[in-house]
Amino acid sequence: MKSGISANRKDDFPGWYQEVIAKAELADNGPVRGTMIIRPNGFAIWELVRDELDRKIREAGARNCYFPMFIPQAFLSREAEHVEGFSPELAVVTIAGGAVLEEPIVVRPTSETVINSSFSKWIQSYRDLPMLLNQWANVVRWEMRPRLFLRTTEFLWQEGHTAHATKEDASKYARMIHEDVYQRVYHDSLAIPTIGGLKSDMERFAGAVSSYSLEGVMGDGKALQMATTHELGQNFAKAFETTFSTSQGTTEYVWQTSWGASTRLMGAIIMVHGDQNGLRLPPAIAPTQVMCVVVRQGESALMETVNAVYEKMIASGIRCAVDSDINVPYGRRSIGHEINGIPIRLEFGPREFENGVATIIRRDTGAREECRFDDLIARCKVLLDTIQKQLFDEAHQLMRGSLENASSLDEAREIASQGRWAEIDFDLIRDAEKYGKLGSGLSTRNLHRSDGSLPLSTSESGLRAYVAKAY
RNA sequence: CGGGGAGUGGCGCAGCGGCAGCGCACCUGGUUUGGGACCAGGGGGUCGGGGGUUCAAAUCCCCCCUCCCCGACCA
Repeated sequence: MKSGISANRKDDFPGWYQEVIAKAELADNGPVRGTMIIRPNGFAIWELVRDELDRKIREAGARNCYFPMFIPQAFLSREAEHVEGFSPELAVVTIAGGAVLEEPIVVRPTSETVINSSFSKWIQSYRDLPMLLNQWANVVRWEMRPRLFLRTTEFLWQEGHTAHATKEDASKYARMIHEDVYQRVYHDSLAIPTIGGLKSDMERFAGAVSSYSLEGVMGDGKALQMATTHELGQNFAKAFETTFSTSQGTTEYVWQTSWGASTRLMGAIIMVHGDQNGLRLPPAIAPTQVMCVVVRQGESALMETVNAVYEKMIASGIRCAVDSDINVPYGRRSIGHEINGIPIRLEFGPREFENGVATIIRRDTGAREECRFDDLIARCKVLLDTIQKQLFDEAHQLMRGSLENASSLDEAREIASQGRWAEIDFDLIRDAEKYGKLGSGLSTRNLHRSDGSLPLSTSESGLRAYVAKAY
């Protein structure tokens, strides 16, 4: 079996990553540095990821809406930490309509501020709470070193923004989003296990009280932050006077959360599941789950059979497509479908047709088997589930194999330098982290309690930290 | 912004003072077709930009721009 990717995944992971994106036609660089063109193949995957997240977000009670991309610069400045955190990466419009603007307009890096300006109008009473909003939008953060999907100057994401009457309610909601939305979707649909935890003070979102993250282990061992969920406390409420009347008639500031997941997830899918032959898509988010390949010209009944199978697949809810382009050599087509990561390939040729069977080829393992026409639908359904599980299991194994205990900072550095993650007592690295002395390229990914549960605060004692290289 | 590398056809590259080339891709015709087919023909270029040296510059010199890789910042 020839590989469709020339860069070696083991020796040249970044080269391999870029080549997969190019050959699978997922994305291109845009004409402005750091921008990204998401091609139809890539966007089709993103749409499925988006649909899964959107469904879960709705289940969590949030409603979709849309806020403007342009924000008055003064809004950003109202929350001191927020503006300080974002100012280096802001794109600012100073000229519009042929004139220099009196007040510059910022292209949103995130929407806490505009949304709060509306919250403060919409929220009057405890009866208006909780207010649970979500929006699918593009945001701009000027990046110094862009990488397709992983770090682009403009990216697509979902940002949830909620306001609650009590700190407890906000806190509970944030944890629910973290676990029941993000972690659930990553496990069930993306087939990617994640490590959840609390961000250290250094890594926390600018303006948040607490930030939780879900971190994934990529194929080269590096970490990728796959979602963040923030408890904003009353920071933005105070900056924007977002207050409400309690049932007792007193006036209080709302307690807020915000949470986001972006097109970066596409990078995770590629880097976690991809292999030397290209992409390997989990069936749940594969735009085409089963590709029916007409191997070569045969009697007309062959083509009729393929069409009948296709119709039945579609009718039974399987995302299916037919490749009957027999003018393109068989090998080229096979390699192409492998690069694209299509979970199952069904081959129909004169050879099989005589016996009333098709050959089933799994993308994840490369295993082949023959299957009678009548059993194809049922067999593919089983295999799609098997492949989904297989990819998760492999990713889980990758994750487990990457984690290693360290009992000193030096030991942690050694582990991380070998492309693994060091788990270490947070107290042993607190100061080193604070002064940026963890080591080059290393960062604290997140913190958890020794029993694995989510901490409430970074000041809790006995916390454990993961230290690793990250994208 | 520091350190390193590279800009030549759509992509990947060679050429490094003397007619602008190669592989892949593309177009036409034919033969093929069970793991990247073959033969024949064809189209496509301001050699990143500007200035200079020279009879002659893709090639040498100066300035500028862009991209990629490694670090400091980030979903």
